[in-house]
Order: sequence, then C-alpha cells, then structure tokens
Amino acid sequence: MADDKKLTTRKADFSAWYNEVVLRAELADYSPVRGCMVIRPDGYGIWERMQRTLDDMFKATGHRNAYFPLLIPQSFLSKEAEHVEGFAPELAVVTHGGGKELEEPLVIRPTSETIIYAMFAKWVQSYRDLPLLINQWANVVRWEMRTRLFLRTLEFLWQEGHTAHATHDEAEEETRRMVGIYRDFMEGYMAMPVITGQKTNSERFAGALRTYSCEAQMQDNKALQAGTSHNLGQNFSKVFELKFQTEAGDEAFAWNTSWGVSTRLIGGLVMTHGDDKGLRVPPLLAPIEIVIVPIWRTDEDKARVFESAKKLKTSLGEWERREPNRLRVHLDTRDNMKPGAKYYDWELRGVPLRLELGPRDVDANQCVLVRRDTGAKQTVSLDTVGEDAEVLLEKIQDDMLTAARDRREANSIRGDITWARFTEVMEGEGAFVYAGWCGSEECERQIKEATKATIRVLPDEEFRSSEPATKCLKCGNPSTVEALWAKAY
RNA sequence: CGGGGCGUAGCGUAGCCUGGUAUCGCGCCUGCUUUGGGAGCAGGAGGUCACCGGUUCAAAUCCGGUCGCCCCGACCA
Repeated sequence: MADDKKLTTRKADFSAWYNEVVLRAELADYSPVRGCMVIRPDGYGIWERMQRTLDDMFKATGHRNAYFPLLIPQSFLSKEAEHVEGFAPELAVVTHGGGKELEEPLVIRPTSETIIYAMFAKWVQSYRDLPLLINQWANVVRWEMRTRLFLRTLEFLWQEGHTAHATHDEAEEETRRMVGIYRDFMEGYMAMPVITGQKTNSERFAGALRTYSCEAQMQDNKALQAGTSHNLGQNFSKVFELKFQTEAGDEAFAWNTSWGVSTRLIGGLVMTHGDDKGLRVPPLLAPIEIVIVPIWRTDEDKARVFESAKKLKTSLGEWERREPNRLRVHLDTRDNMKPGAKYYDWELRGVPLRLELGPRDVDANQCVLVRRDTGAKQTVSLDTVGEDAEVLLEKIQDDMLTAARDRREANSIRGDITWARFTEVMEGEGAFVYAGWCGSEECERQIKEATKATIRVLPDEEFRSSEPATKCLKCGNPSTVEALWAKAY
C-alpha cells in the first residue's frame, strides 16, 4: 500500500478491499483458529440490530424461540439420506469427552433439522398440536475448505426456523411467507435489494423438497445467497416419525419447513453498500446513526462547543422517532485527533450521518449535517436539527436501496443471449443474466463447468422479464423456464 | 487438497543473496504548540526476528524439518 491511510479500491482488487473494510472498520478480526473469526463490537452491533428486527418479524408471524443443543448424535444425521450426503464432508465430529472415547461420536450441528424434528416427534400427537412454529438463534459449524470473513467461516451465527404443519399446502405457504419476510428485511432494513425465486434441484438444500432463496448482487456483480427457505415435505418427519392424528382420526406425517439467515448478511451489507472510503451502514441497522464531531481552536471555544455538543447529543438522543427507538447519537470527544481525521475515521466505519459543530456554528445556533452515502452537506438550525436529521436518515435509507437496485438493474442482462456473449460477460465484469433454460441438469452442469456461473434462482414472477428468452442458453432448445445466472459467493 | 505468498515491536515493513546482535513508517506514552478534511516539534516505551534442530567463534541471515496464516482454484449459508 503506497498510502496506508487509503483503502485498496474496489476496482483495483475487490476482495482485498472487502477484507480491509471488514478489518479496519473493526467489524471482525481473524481468530487463532484457521477459518474462524471474532465478531468485534461494531460488527456485532449490526448483527444485534438485525437480530432484533428479524426476531420481531418472526414473533409477529407466530413463531416462538427455543434452543436446541449444539451436539447431535451422529446417527441422527445419517437418517435422512440426502441430508447426510450433503453435510458429511463438512462435519466437525466430537469423538472424545471427559477423557474417554465416546461410544457414539457426536457431530457439532451444521444445521439442526435432525435434532429438532426428533424432538418435535415427541411433542406432536394431534393435529391440534400443529402448526408448530419454532425459531432458534444459534451457532453452527461447517468445515469449509476456503473461508472468508462473514461470508464463509467454520463457525457462524444464524437463526434457523423450523416448523411442522398438517398439510403440504400449509408448509408451502409458510416456506413462501418466510421468503417474503426475508425480502422485506433485506430491502427495508439492509437496503439490499434481492431477487427471490426457487432453486434448481442441484442447488436445493440437502433433504428438501424445494428451496427458495433471496439473491443479492454484490458490487463485483457476483450473487450472494442471502437467505433460504425450504419446504422439507415429509422427508424428515418420516425418518423421525413425526406423526400426528388427523381430525378424521388417521395417522399422518407432518410437513416441515426450515429457513435461515446468518451473519453472512453482514458481508452482504459491506459488499452492497461499501465504497472506497469504507463502510456505509443503512441508518436502520447502524449502531450509531449520527456522530457529532466538535471543532474548536482555543480552550475557550472547546468549552462552549463541548457544552453545546453535549446538549445536542442529549436532545437528539431523546428525539421521538416513528418507532419507539430514539436517534442513536455518539459524541466524538477525542482530543488527540483533528476534525479531518475524525471525518475519515467515521466514514470508514460507515456512520450514516455526521454532525459538525464548531464555534462559528454555536454562535449562529446552527450545525452542519453530512450524509455518508452522498457526501452532501447542509447547514441546519439547532432548533430543527432533530427533524432535519430524522428526515435525512430516512432519505439516506431510501436512497441507499434505490442506488443498490439501480446498480443491480444496470448490471443485469435479459432476453436471448448468445453463448459467446454469455461467456464473455462471465469472464469479464459479470452480471445477473436472465436467460432461457431447457430444464436439463446436463445444460446446467455444462454451463457451470465452462463459466463457473450457476443458476441462482428461477425467479419469482415479478422478477421475470417481460420478454423472456425463448431458447436455452446452452443447447438452444426451447426454453421452459427463465433462469437467473451469475457467479456466486 | 493443488498453486502462490508471507511469518522481524500493536500494525505495516527493511535487513537475508554476501553471517558480526535489528531499519524505517504508522500507532502508543510525556510535554509544548495545534484542531472547519488524515497536525508539528522534542523526548520516550516497546523485540524469545513463528517454532525445533543443525553448521559456525558468532545465525533474523546459511542448511534440514515443523507449524501457522493470507491469497488464487475444486465444495459451500
């Protein structure tokens, strides 16, 4: 780095840029164990806001939290054939406990379907016990070969929802409902637009009937699978004997769903909104929404600027918002840094709104508000700064979503596309390509082999092209469904 | 697991080829002056040179081995 104050630019090296932002904004740090990470307070603060919001959304749709154990008997994993096949390569297995070799090894959960449905089987007897709507916040372990901060680590934090229903249709409805909730969260809070749709069989969750996904486009035009929701059918209920007596008195297997999002979302946030100055956090998820930077020249100035700044922090902190939350304000009192250095520091950390207050401002009963997303400055009266800040924060939130959506659309290609053009795009800048697909796994496989692009989803109706491609991207046969192709994280 | 790179102060590094007890920058501490876009000066603290073994009067440096981490590929939320 020629100038170690500056970040590597996104254009020069996107993945170096990403690592630098995560480390320097103090979201996370490497741990002594390969592939594991420490989530630092600034990163965890974002996660806590995500958790709180999602948790409220889950509760509002009737789900309740519970906690299931970290350790699962190995035999449980083996019961569902596809499931064990899918997860076997990445399991961490505990073979010893209390100084002795265990009779049956225990796996550290890579996901909790098996233990949860085994328990559900004990709890459900009658259709009156359904639906059973459970969520848990937990850590899971998957022994990945290649790891990246937040995006892929050996251990990560997530929530996994698990439900049991009396009918297929109810389970399907639940599966779709949760995709909708995820989408609302990602767009409404993260300002990260997503394409929703169904996964092809090759990308389906191990053991599911169908998998739906929310796919976001990162600034390098690669797709990030941001959340998934699975209709598990009766695959797990059959092997764990999750049965119930129907209203008519028959015995039936329950229908299950599971759905999850993880700390990977934080990586998505960085790669959606970050710029060459650092992180940009959407206001609704920002642990600090407004940072006050006081400016002074003399001791006398310092005293009255600080006094004014403290009052401002208090009054903003008590400002009523549309939600029961208050404005989250931080006053930067560090006296060993010049204001300019503080600006760079808070820009790196992504605080959405900066409030500059100097002697001249105090005299004039005003302050300067600076948007992190656009850099735009405006001078406002101290009498109205609460309203002004609130309006600006809402605007920033909206504008960030719009900007991200515009960028995604500018990097999307629709309609029939030649194979030559497709490979050129995937080898170059990349894009979301809505192309025709004949439905054969062979074409899907060949395209992946040739270009590393995969079908991210078969998009839901509202995302499909008004004039979709007519021919399969690979074989040229008539297209049976429109598919969204992209390289993925 | 293949390919590449790197381990020297909290961080980033020079020194290694050609052996002689470690350089510089940032950060940190103290003081003074500063503060509206990355402050200046002066003084100061901070090191098992990743680890183990070997060669040598002498090893960060040469030789052998081990470990770890990062990056790029095959698998993945």
